[in-house]
Amino acid sequence: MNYWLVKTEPESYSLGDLERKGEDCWDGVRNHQARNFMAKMNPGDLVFVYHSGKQKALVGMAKVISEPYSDPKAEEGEKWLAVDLRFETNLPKHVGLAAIKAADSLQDLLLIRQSRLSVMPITSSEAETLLKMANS
DNA sequence: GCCAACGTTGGC
DNA sequence: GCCAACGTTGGC
Repeated sequence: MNYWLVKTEPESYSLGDLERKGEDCWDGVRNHQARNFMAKMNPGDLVFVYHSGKQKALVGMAKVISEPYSDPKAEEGEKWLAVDLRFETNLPKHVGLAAIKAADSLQDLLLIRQSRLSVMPITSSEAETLLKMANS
């Protein structure tokens, strides 16, 4: 099982929107590196959801429930990917960007190293650390 | 193929 | 509101 982190601007699409729908299509990713990561997603993978902008924090978990498929909103001739996510949980404690930056074991997170990337992999030990921070 | 100009993202 | 990072566009 793999862990991922996806970023979203809550003003345009928030974790709450996903929670209300239960399941939804995660589309609109228009960055090649992010697309290449999406291609490696598998059903059952867990996804940390990050709110950019004012919150700058991990706010919840979702689960990948489909294979990656061609983004239905992609323009003609363009190959982008989408995946279906199901809402899992709101994190008991939001894990803020500042806290992530302050954690020695999270310095390799692409969230820090590449601030504009919107889909990225998380190692299982990083996931463990983040989940501890979210539950303590 | 290079590079300047410009647009977008996202943190500060 | 500003700026850094980075992608895209278009002239040459």
